[in-house]
Amino acid sequence: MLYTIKDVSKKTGLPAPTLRYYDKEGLLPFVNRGNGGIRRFQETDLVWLKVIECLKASGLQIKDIKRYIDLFIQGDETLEERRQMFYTQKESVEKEIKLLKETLDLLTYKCWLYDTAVELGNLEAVENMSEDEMPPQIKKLKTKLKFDCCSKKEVP
Amino acid sequence: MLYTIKDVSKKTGLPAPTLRYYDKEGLLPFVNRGNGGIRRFQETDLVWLKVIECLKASGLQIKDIKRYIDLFIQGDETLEERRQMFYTQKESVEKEIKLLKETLDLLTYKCWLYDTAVELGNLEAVENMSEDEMPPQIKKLKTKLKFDCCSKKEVP
DNA sequence: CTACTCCTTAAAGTTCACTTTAAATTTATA
DNA sequence: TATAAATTTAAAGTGAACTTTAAGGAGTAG
Repeated sequence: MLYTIKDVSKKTGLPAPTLRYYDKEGLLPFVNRGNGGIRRFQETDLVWLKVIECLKASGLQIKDIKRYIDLFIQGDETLEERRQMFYTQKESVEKEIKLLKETLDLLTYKCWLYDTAVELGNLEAVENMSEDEMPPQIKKLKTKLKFDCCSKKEVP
Repeated sequence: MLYTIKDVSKKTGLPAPTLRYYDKEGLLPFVNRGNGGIRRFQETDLVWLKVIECLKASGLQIKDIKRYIDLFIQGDETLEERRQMFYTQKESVEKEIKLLKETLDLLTYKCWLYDTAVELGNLEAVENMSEDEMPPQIKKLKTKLKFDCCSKKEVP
């Protein structure tokens, strides 16, 4: 089964010019061409695109993904470098998840803060609330955040 | 206690030109100036910077953060819009964490794959391994991933 | 007072990842 | 076979978030 660039665009959600751009940058070296130079994508190319998508989501830049593909093409002599690459990237994603969880804590606190403020029609009243008046989860969150967000005292 | 821009740069890890850029974009409307127009940061400004950092980590763009700050300045009539903003952002961070966890699954699988390949000096041998020879966790991961990554069949 | 460091602004430059445009070619449809 | 739709390339343009440069002003140590 062969796919045109439009088919692949629909399947992946990536615009056709983006696929051409990836190809130009060397991310799709396995895509075959028909007589007139038209790209003929195979299932294997779709798998590569999924891997590329994952590596991009992990924070790798286009040039780093190209580097990985170049190493892959070079064969088993580059196994160690590719291994190192994945370990580095795994660590980086773990850190990013940790950071986002902290960010989520702040957002959860803010959502409660504004829910309550909207209810009272007034932000100050919530800022003046003692921690004991807050739901236990929120109190816990606020302690965890270590710094007061937009409390009257700290944010004029 | 007042801080110069260099103090704040050291405290936050943000380069001084970045802080000036944020100020220019309207993200630091509360920072006072001394006689010669020199910025004098207070503790409250550091708190604002932490909130900005958090909002940036959540995926908000500079102009969106400015929008939030503008709403904050407008006062209680904008409580509802600010509330909506935090809910939208919370959902977005939850989605991002989910995506990153899937990405982490692929990377974990790849790390095992390359650990084993480096050990054997050969990637094909690992690709040809039956799932029953894999550690249970890896087998589970591979099933979860739904598509084979760089197996001989699928990636030429 | 001088020298030095740090601060200021405006404006131009950079990097990244596309996105758009234009012109030509190929393929599919009537 | 004519025409319309889709494909190709190279090159220019875009937007976001800085970063660098240049030129000048402020604060401090000797």
